[in-house]
Amino acid sequence: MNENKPITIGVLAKAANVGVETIRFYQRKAIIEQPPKINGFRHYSNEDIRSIRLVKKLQGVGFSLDEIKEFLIFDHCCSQSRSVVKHKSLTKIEEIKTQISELQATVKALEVFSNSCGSSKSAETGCHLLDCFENHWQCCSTDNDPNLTGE
Amino acid sequence: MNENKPITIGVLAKAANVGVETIRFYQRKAIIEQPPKINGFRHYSNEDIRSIRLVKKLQGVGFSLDEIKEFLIFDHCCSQSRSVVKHKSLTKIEEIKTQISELQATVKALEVFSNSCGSSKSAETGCHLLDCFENHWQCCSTDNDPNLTGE
DNA sequence: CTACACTCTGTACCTAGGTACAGAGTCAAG
DNA sequence: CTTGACTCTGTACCTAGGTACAGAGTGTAG
Repeated sequence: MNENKPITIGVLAKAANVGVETIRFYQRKAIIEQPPKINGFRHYSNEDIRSIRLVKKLQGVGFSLDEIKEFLIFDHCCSQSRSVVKHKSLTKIEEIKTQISELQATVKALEVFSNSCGSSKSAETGCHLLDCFENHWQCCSTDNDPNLTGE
Repeated sequence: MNENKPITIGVLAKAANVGVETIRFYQRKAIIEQPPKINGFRHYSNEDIRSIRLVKKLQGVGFSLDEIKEFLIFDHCCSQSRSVVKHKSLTKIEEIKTQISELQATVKALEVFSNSCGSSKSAETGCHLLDCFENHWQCCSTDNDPNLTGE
């Protein structure tokens, strides 16, 4: 199907919507495999396009390249390391769920903040991001900090 | 209350759980204000502790330091720029909501992946992250790509 | 009044994740 | 058979977000 139009690095880059330098960088970092070469030119497969897109997608949701590398490596030798990859997935799922809760709290805080900022009374009372976030995160307050009060 | 125990940079760093160099870095970047100095030593307030904690928290949910800076600046001059900050908040809320959906799809994909990886039949069929993500994201597939098929 | 912990400014260095050449080779169209 | 687009390897450079000194001053406990 692609015998007459080989997928060179430029074609791959365009298809996966990244720069050619990015692809070479991923190869240097062993995030994707070195493809076979014909006359010194790399020739890729459709699978490689999928891989690069997956890398970019995973990056977008907060995976580091090292994490992505691990998952992609396991993706190719799954039968040997079934329990390892399963464990990594479950750990990552928990991490992401925590992150989702934090993001939901952030949305709440920003909503309160933008509402109070838009209200007429906020002009005299002041509307502080700090206050909104403290109410939704209980993290920034110094009120109950033994290091700082009541010495 | 803190007259006898001034909040120097070291105390602030400990209270906010960051390094002193980080605080100086934030000051260089104008993410937090330069506090008043006594004999050349910076003296901080409890408000600064809250600020640093907020910075770290916002970083944790994906804000860049530049974004954080903008929000903190607006936090101090809210009455002048009420509509600007409201607009920024609403934009950020939409961004975060999108991110939450992506994260939820990621969780789904990882759940399917880890389940099929753990199942007995996956040993012969192979269980590919790529496939799981394609099903949950419709992003990595090349099946409908006019650049690559059909000729 | 000395020692040690702490702070100051300034500059250099570090990791992650790319991005940008330079200089040379390849390939396809005209 | 030349020209221009593309690729190769290798190295240098970039931004973000810190981290680590060096060399000098401060401040406090013994």
